[in-house]
Amino acid sequence: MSDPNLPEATVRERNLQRILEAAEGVFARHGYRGASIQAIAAAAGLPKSNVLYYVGSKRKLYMTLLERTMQRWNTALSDITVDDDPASVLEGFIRSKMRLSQTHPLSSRLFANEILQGAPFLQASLRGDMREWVESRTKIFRLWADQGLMDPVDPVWLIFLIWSATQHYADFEAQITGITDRTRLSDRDFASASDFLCQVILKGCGVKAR
Amino acid sequence: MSDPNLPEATVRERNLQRILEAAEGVFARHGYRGASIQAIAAAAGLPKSNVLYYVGSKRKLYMTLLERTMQRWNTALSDITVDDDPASVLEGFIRSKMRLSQTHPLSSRLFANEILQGAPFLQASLRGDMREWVESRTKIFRLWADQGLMDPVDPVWLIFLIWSATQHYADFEAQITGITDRTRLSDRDFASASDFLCQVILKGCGVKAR
DNA sequence: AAGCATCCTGACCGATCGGTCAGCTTTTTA
DNA sequence: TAAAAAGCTGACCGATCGGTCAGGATGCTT
Repeated sequence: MSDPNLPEATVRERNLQRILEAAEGVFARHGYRGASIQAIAAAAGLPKSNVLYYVGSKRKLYMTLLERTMQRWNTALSDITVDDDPASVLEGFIRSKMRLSQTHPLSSRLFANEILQGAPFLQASLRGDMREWVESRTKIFRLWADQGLMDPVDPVWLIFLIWSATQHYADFEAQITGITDRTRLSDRDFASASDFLCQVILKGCGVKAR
Repeated sequence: MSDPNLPEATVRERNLQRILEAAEGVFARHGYRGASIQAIAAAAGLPKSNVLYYVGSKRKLYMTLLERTMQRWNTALSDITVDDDPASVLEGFIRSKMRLSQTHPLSSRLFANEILQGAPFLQASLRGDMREWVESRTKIFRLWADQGLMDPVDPVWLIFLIWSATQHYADFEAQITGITDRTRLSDRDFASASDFLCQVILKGCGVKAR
């Protein structure tokens, strides 16, 4: 067995990584049913049998990718407390989510496809982890409103507003680039869109910008 | 041949309607590749051969549904002029789009799937009709900003903000209901969410509410 | 070098895919 | 009422689906 601490990845790790990358693209574009292992194998440059040898089954591969996405979001969207500054928390949330849309658009589209499908694999996660995450935030938003630090807006709708507005730049990139005559969204586009969202949403909720 | 003016629909019209309805659901959930004519036929309660007899091919069926969606949106989102009141125009836009998300969620999800797929069928529409629609609105928003009727926000990002926030209640319904422990979104939910969006977005853009 | 475990893949499986078509039934027309 | 037209569908087509497996290739240990 080779030393796992070596900087160079093993053949296994390297191939598995290529498969996951390729699969994320195919699933993100065509959904669970529409994706084929053949297409994933072709994108990874491996025989179909080899893909199945590594990942076991289409179902397992899909679930692995979903879990990776949920984990990415969990680590990127840090915790907050009542004592934090509302403006910096909201702005941090918006900018973190936008950064995820920019750096991991395929993860976002994979998730979008899962939800469009009725969330057959993520029901438990929605009714568990994500519900808790949202509830803890809504409590804090309500306390902030009580303290006059922001308008008494519905905190659930506020979270979904931020979620949808930021997610949009990953999921609907084809629409944005098509309408605005771009080939792709640049760093400047993401920066200006982030600024816009921070400005409008913070002002819209009556949060004093720092 | 039966009189087409009769209130009762022809067998042809009735069956075609059932097929379109069933197909919209299957395409919206599973995307173009993931949808199967067999599944559409089962949902419509017809033999697979009969579905193909009516619609010709999977491709034609899909394009018919996409065109129907684009037409719905075109008729629902009316024209505006510089002389209109910014507040009522933005509020009307938000509420019209939310009404579409409530009454035609499958249309919205069908469109979302098409965009996730890279808009292979709607490229022309994006670079044509929709681009013109957006450009005409951005011009008016800019004029309003020049006249001090609203903040000088980027009008393109504003349109995408409204688009994404309203679309979300159709496309991500499974996420919303899962997180908020609902079985479905009620009329009251749509009403309160619409109020929230109007309030936050109008205030966020510095538009004076009527 | 020998033995052994892991890695890999071409060939194949039954099921399902989109689509065609011959031929039956039903409706309309003459 | 007979002929023509339109509506309809079971059987079938080649292609592709997800998945299995025998067996060859490769690399590590002794």
